[in-house]
Formats: sequence, C-alpha cells, structure tokens
Amino acid sequence: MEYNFREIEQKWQEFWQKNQTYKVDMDASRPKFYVLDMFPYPSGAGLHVGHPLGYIASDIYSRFKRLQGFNVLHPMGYDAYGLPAEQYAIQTGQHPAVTTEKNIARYREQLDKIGFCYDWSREVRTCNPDFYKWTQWAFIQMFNSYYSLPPTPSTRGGAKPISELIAHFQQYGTEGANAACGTELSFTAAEWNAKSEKEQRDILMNYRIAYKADTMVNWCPALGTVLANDEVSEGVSVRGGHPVEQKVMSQWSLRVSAYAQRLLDGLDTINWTDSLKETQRNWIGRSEGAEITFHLSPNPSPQARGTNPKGNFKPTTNAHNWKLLIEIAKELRSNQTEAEAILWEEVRAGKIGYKIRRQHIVDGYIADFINLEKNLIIEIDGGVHLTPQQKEKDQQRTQILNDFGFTVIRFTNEEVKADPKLIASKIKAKLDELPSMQSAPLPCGEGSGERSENQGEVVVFTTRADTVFGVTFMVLAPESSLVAQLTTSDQKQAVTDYLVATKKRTERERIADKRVSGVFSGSYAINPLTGDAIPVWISDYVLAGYGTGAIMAVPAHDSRDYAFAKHFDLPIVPLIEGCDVSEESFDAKEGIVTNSPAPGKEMEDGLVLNGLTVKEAIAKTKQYIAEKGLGRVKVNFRLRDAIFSRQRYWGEPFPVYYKEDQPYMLDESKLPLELPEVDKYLPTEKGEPPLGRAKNWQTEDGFPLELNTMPGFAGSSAYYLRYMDPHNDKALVDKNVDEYWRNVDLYIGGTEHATGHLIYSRFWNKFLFDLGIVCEEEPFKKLINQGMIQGRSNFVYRIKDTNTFVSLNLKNQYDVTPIHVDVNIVSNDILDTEAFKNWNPEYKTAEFILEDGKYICGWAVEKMSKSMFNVVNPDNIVERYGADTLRLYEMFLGPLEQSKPWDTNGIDGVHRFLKKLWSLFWKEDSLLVTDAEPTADELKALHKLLKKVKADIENFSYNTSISAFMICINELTSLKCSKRAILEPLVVTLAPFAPHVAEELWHALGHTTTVCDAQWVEADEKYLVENTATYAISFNGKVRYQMQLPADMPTAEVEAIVMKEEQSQKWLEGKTPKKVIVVPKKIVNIVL
RNA sequence: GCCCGAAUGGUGGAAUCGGUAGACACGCAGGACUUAAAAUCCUGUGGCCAUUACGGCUGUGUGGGUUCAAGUCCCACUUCGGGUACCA
Repeated sequence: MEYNFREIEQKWQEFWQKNQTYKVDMDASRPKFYVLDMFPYPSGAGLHVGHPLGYIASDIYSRFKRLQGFNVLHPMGYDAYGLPAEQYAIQTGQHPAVTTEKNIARYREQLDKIGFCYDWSREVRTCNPDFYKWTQWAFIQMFNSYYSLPPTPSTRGGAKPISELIAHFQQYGTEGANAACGTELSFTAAEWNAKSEKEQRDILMNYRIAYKADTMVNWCPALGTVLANDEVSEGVSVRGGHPVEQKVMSQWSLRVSAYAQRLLDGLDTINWTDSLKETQRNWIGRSEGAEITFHLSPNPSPQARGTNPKGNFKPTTNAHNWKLLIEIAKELRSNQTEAEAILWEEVRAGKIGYKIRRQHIVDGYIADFINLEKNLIIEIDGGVHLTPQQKEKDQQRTQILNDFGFTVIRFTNEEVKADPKLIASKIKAKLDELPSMQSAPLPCGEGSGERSENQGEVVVFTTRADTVFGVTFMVLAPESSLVAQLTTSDQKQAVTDYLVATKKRTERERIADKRVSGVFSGSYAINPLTGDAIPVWISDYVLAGYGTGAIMAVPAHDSRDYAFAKHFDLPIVPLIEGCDVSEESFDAKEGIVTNSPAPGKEMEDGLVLNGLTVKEAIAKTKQYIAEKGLGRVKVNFRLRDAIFSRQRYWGEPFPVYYKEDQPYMLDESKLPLELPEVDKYLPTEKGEPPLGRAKNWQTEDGFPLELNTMPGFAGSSAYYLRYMDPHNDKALVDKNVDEYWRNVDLYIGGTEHATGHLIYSRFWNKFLFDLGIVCEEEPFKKLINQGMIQGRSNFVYRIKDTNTFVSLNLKNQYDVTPIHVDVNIVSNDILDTEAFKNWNPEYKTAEFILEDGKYICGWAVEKMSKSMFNVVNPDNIVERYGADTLRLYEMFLGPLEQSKPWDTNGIDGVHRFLKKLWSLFWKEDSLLVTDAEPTADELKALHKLLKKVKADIENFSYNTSISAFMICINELTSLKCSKRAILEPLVVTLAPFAPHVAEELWHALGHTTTVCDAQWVEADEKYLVENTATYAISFNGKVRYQMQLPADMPTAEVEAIVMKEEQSQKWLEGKTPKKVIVVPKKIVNIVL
C-alpha cells in the first residue's frame, strides 16, 4: 500500500467530524486546559503559510495535553471587524459584511484542510450581534463605573459603580473621594448638590471608566476622517496625499491608565517571556519622580517688551527674592488690612471694568493692588507712611516702579475707609486715562473667582529632581494650554507660525526626528530653588500627553535638552563632578553632585545637594520640595487612556444616545444595538462618520444614536471568555463555566500584539474581575510568541529592452532588470519556463538563456505579499504533499518564536520521513507489524525519542522534536524494526504532529477508537543508560582526539589514563601539564 | 529617535547548565537500480592547505574582554525584523 495522503487525510477528517472528536464540554472529573490562538482577521487574500504556524503549534500542544488526560478547550473564531474590509467596501461598494462572510468561508475551508482539533461549535465572530452584544454590554458597565484608588499603597483599588461616587459627592463632595480622574477637581457636597444634571454629568465624565473627552487626532479634511500615524507621512495622507493636521476631537476613551499599576504588578504573576513583559513594562512606563511648580516671572521682561536685545536682558523681578516674596505675598493676602479688604470688595471681579489683582510681586516689592493691562499700581498706605523717612522711601519706590513702566497712585487707609466707592471710581478714572501697555499682561496671582490655581505657574514632572539647579530653560508642548497664556505679543507671530508647522507633524514624526525646532514664548519662569528667571520655550519634542506637557530642561544631563540648548545657544550648567558636557550631555544617573547650588548663590535655609550621589540628591530634593510646598512626589505612567471611538462604519456601534448633547447609555434590554445599513461607507457631507448616513439612527423616543463605532481591539478584548460559553444569551459567560475554564493556559500569537491587544485585554479582564464577572485577574497565564513567516521572493533577469531572460549566474554578462516572478512556478530556484510564458501575456514570447539546460532564479527574503509574488498558500502545499507534511514542515522550519523566510525547498525531507515511517508498517499490500520482542537497541531508539519529544513539546521546540522523529525512523529502518511494541508508542507520540497518518496507522494496528484518546507513553530511563562515554581529549582547549571510557570512571582515573595514552605524548611534547580539567562524560582539557 | 528581538555552511537550522560547532533536513556532487525518467538506496559535502597519513590551519555579523575552555558570559559597534498608541 502506498502512502496515499489525500485519501487518508480526507477519510479521517470526515471521521473526526462525524464523531465530533473535537467537541469539548465541561467535565469536572478531568483537569481543564485552555489553549488559544490569536484569532485571525479574515483578509481577502486568504490564509498564507504564515498564519498556520502558530495554529499548528497550539494544535500540537492541545493534542499532547489531551493524550495526557486533560480536558482541552481549543476554540477558533474571527476578528471580523476592521479597516481593510471597509476600505474594500469604499472602493467596490460591496457591503463589508458580504466580503467578510466570503473571506471567513475561505479561511474556514483552508483551516479545515490542515486537520486542526478546533471545537468549531464554539466559533465566535466579532461582527455577529450576539457576540458584540457583550462588547456593548461591557462598555455600558465601564460607563457606569469609576476607578476607586487605593487609600494606601498596600491596599488595592478597583472599579466600582458610579452611583457610589455620586453618593459620596452628595455627602462629602470631592473630599476623600479617591477616584481616578482626568483633572483633579475640588468641590463641596453643597456645590455638587447645587449643580444641574448636565453639570453633574459633565463632572462625572471626569471619573467614568468609559468616558468622553477631547483628544488630539490626525484629521484629514479631504478624506473626512481621522488617520493612524501609519497612514500619515510628512504631513499628508499616504492614501491620496491630502493634507493632514492635528485637531481636537471629542472621543470615547477608556480609563486604562487607572489600571496602570495593576497591569504592571500582574506581569509578575504570569508566565510570559521576559522580553514581552519588558515591552509591556516600558509601555506602561512607571516613573517615580516629582512634580515641581515653577512660578512665572510676573511682569514682562525688558526683552519681552523689546527694549533689550537678546543676550543682554535683565529680568525685572528681583529673582533671588521671588521665593521669599511669594510667601510674604500669600501671608499678606490672608492678613490684609481693613482698608485693603474694603477696597478689594469694591474692585474685585472686574467690578470697575478692569481686572485688578492684589498682593502682586513687582521687582523687589509687593504691590497692594495692580492692573496689568495698563500697568497701574495702587498703594494703600497706613500710618507709617506719613513719616518723612517713609515718604522718601515711597518716593524711591515709586521712581523704580515708574522706571519699569508702572504708574503708581496712592491712597491712605482713612481715605479708603471713608468712601471706598469714591476711591474705586478714582481708580477707574485713572485707568480710563492710561494707555494700554504694548505687552500682554501676564496673568499672575489673584484671580477673580474662577479656578485660578494653575495660572501663572508651570508644573513639570521630572525623574531627575536632583538636576533642578541645572535648569536653564523650560519647554512647553505646543498643545499645552499654557502656550496661549505665556506667549507675549512680541512673540505671538513666531509662536503662531511654529504651532502651524507643528500641527502638520504626527506624534511619531516628532519623537523620531532629531532636528531641533522650537520658539521662545516671551515669558520667564522662576526656578524655585535658585530664584533665577529662565526663559520658557515651546518645542514639539515635548509631548502634551506625557507628564504635565511641560518640562524643566537640564541640558547638561539630558540629550534632547542638550541638543535644544546648543541649537538655541542656551546656557548649559553641569551638575556632576568631573563630567564633560562640551560635546554631549551626561545622561547617566551616577556621580557626585556639584554646582547645586553654584558657588556664591547659596541661600539661607536653601537646599544643598553638593557632595551627594545622584540617588541621594534625588531623594533629598523630593523631600525638600514636598516640605516647602514647591511641589510633590509623584508616580507617573506613560500608559495613556485608550481612545475608543473610530469615525468608521465597519465596527461595533456604541450603545449610546444623546439627549441635549449629553451621552446616555441604552438600556441593557435594548442590546445588541445592531449596525445599521448605509448607502455609502464614507463620511457625510457635514463631515460626520458614515453612521450619519443611516436612516432612523435614533432611539424609539427619537434621540439620536452615537455615530462613532468601536475600534479593532474592542471585540478582541474579551473573546477568550466568550469561547467558554459562546451561546449564552443571559451573560457574557456563566459563572460556573468561568470557574471551570478560568483563564487561558497557553496563548499563542505574534509579538506585534505586545502593546495593543495584550494590554487592552488584560485591562478589560481586570475590569470584569473587579465587577466579579470573572474569577481570574489575568487572562493569559502563559504566552508564546510565534515569529513572522517572511516571504522568499524569486527573480528572473530580463535583458534590458528585450524579452529575453538570462539565468542567475550568467546575468553579469548582460545589462539586466530583475523582475519578481511567482514563486509557485519556481522549484528549488529553477524556473518552469513554460509556466512562466503562460503566467503573464507579456512573457508569452519570452526567450531564455539557460545554464546547464536550466533557468536558475535569484532570490531574496522580503515581506510575504501579493505584490512580491511570493505568497504561498497552504492549500497548494496540502494538495501536493498533504496536511501532515505541511504541519511537520512548518514546525521543522525552525524555532517557533523566530522569524524566518518560507522556502518550500526543504519540504521533501519531511515528506520522505512520512514515507519512511509508512514503509515500516507496509510493504506493498501487507502489514509488516509483528508482535516480536523488541531488542535493546530498538527500545533505546524509541525511548530516546519519547524523552526528547516530551521535553521539546514542553519547551515549544518542535523543530528539534521532528529531527528526533527522523533520527528514530532512520534508526528503526536500519534495524528493520516493525514490531508493535515499538511502533505503537511511536504512533501515539507522532499523533499531535501528524494526526492523519497517525490515526491511519493507529487503526492499522487494530484500534477502533481515535488516536486522540490514546494515552501518552512516558520514556523509561532504564533503556537509556549508557555504559561508555566519549571523551574529547583537548590540549590548551583544542580537541586532538577522542577516547571511549566507562561512563562511571572516576575523574582521577580518567586523568591518569589520558596522561598515559600514546597520542597524548605527542601533544605533551615532553612538558608537564600545568593543570588538567576533567568534566565527567564530556571532556578532558590539558593545560600546558 | 526610543523599546523588544535576531545574526552559525550554498539554504532552513542543531548545540537544553560555559565543555567535541555544523545534529536533522534541503541543495549540490559522485555512484547503484532503470532503455529512460520518476521514485528509492549508498557515499561525500564549512573554508583553506596538504593529500603520505588515523594530517594541519581556520571558522558562529564586527572589534575588544573574562575563562583551562566562549556560538553561549561581559563591553562597544554593524546590519536586519517587529512595535512606537486609528493596520490587524
């Protein structure tokens, strides 16, 4: 009997289907094991040989576990929503549901041919309403939840109903609320209760886990849509080349950042590769540091006013006194005189038509009242001002202030108390007559009732608090809200130009680009530790989304700051003893601190870091700024909230409607909210997303429904739970079912998901865990990354301007153009010239210059893609060699995790292996299997294999286990062994790898039930004992000859024998060895 | 730019804990069988130099280092692949 793989494979695939061999049910009597593949996106191109790589690996593992007695859940489904289907729909007008359905059918057909042990009764598709119902349901739960932060570091926070937060606000306001939020708010219970429903809902958005907020997007007006960074290059869309700009858009987001610490901590509990965990750790990006507040220099500097040339300016505020004065000003504000209090009531909140501030610092003085628009200072004098000395001092002071461009008017306490309204009107009259100052006023100090804490200061986050003495400038992100506030009128044009330029660049371009760009805002800030005034710049190397959107620049110790400082000629102050910053910054966190403070700039009660190590200095600075109220110690995460809206058609609709512009959730009974039909898959004329085209896209009560849809990761975030209980319409997953299957024991998929899907689904699962829906906090216990299969392209070489093609090794004699040729008409790099002529009409008349009668093609490793003509379909391979050969060959190619090019060339080897295996059983039509007793050699060959294969499967080193099979079959073939006692365990061991041929041979051996339910055979060490060992005898590390010695010979004896050995004498050259090293059973090294 | 991987014959790869580099397979060369081809089987196959040898030298991307011993550990670099937040 021939090894007829086509017949065999078809027969057993039908058998498995008929017997429902792969159907799985809960079974409390057996331990569970859940093996999951990352489900595919069903693209129009069909499955290529790269896809099954991971599926085969997981299939082998599933079958192996089943042989070991586990109840194995191994499902498959489709990630069916996505951009390519939508793009195709836009181009062809075909409904994406139709093309997706077609693609899925093709995928399924291809998958079925490979003989996977999936339980297809559990299939899920993310685009099915009964699946996305639960995606929508989870979204509603997230909207109705907030994240309760842990009150102490040792306790843990979690998602809680938003109603609990509302109850807290009603009773206590924000005090003690401890909720993760977007911006920190502060209000009392009374204030909360006084707010309208709309105001309350607006505030709650700041706390919900699914919330709507303004975010920056790449907006392409011409396409009417938002683009990924991928789709934008040099400020224009990759598709069509239309201009793209950064735009603010209100979008749904998920508060993933609230889970940052738990996502980080959870990594320690799961069995993933270190590199993948490291990637996630970096992505989450926890940094411990400090937030430091830099107050703005309160009045425009001469430079900003244009009176001093650059480089020769003098800050108007007496910078060294700033820190001191701000404290006094605060104190004065709370201890103001009676007259000041009375007048304040008359002029505050713009009552006289001008904005008046009080206790404002100007130069070395604190002005009682000030209007910055017209630079008017109003002083209220008490009794002391009447003495002649004081009068003189006041005169001097007035003079100085006049020099800075201020007008000063004075009133006495008595005048104010007598008629405050009169004084107020006098002030107004004075203001009316004064001209407006050229420079825009700096908002600083007292506001007029609105939230004003952040006005007049820049808060930065730094992990290098120790470098605060080396801060020589500050940089704001272009998107920072402070930019508008801090830009002086002189700089307005330059800043505006810069912002326009930046708007064209995507975030990635900004990060990747080393070119330095930036613009001076015109304003100065005060370094709280040195009192120095430092310029505030704007540059796109600072990102709004990270930290506070502003940095303190320390050019001596940060390379980006260094490049910026060099470019704009800003000072660089080294802070580490002995470091050289003439060529580059010193970024390392090591060394002894100096220049902190610089000699001669010490302040009384000031911070001194000199002489400390960097580590000590960081700790000391943190402590200092916390104590002095200059900032606070803070943990910052790089992980951002996930933007959850897409302006697309082909995605899950949001279960959201709008009433008076406020989003509300649909009632759960209305789920699923099904995706409506639209006439075109394009944005509307108004620029709304495609759902804006849907008719009657509203609730029963007539409220409009959300027009955005959910992103790609929505459906993939909890699909592994749905497989457990795929037909449940009462719950995402039944509690008992979840408690049986718990979580995924083995997850196989590509590294490209490391920071997307694998973060989001961990977040999603933790959220469900907090709600008590699932019993495990981590979804994927063990994760293996499969490498990418790259394409191996073939080339033919056309002689220029002819239709003649020259073989690879002769091409240098001609002027040729390499042309991609379909790899499917090339075999072992030899072109099928007839097939080539028929491949493309253009080549119908092609002529060839051959070498040795063959046309040899060139080759290169490239991405597997249609345009390179290097796509290899698994169907073709299955047709030619069978599924078992494909399975073995994919695994034989190399280590699972490594990327490698697909090259069909080697496939004959594994096919030959299967034929050799077959010929151990069959010679023509007679079965060779006997019941004779196996010999020691035969048993050794088998048990070597059993041991190796088990260890290899557990290490996912499938390529070496296939080598082991080949070695074993080669040995058994030369031993002419066809004994049942050997072949039966061999078949069971092979069954996970090549299930069809194993099933066939299993039945040939007389079994009537499936080999899938056979029992795994364990290796027995007693057959593997070696009596002798081969020693490599080396001199100075170079192996010179080999020697067989008893395996249990003591090392001293080995040494003695080797030294006496004749061959050793030659290498010893009469010398006495300095040292002899004997490694038992391995090597002897003689050092001369 | 930043983060994570990878690099070994003509090719895919092996070497599991620092101990004989190249297992296994492809390809290639030579041979057997055959009218011939396919299939199958046998032999050889990292490079260089010798072939009188059961011979010598060299060799795991590059340059250094640690060690009796380095593909494996350390430092610096080169090239390639993946990710970089709206491809999936």
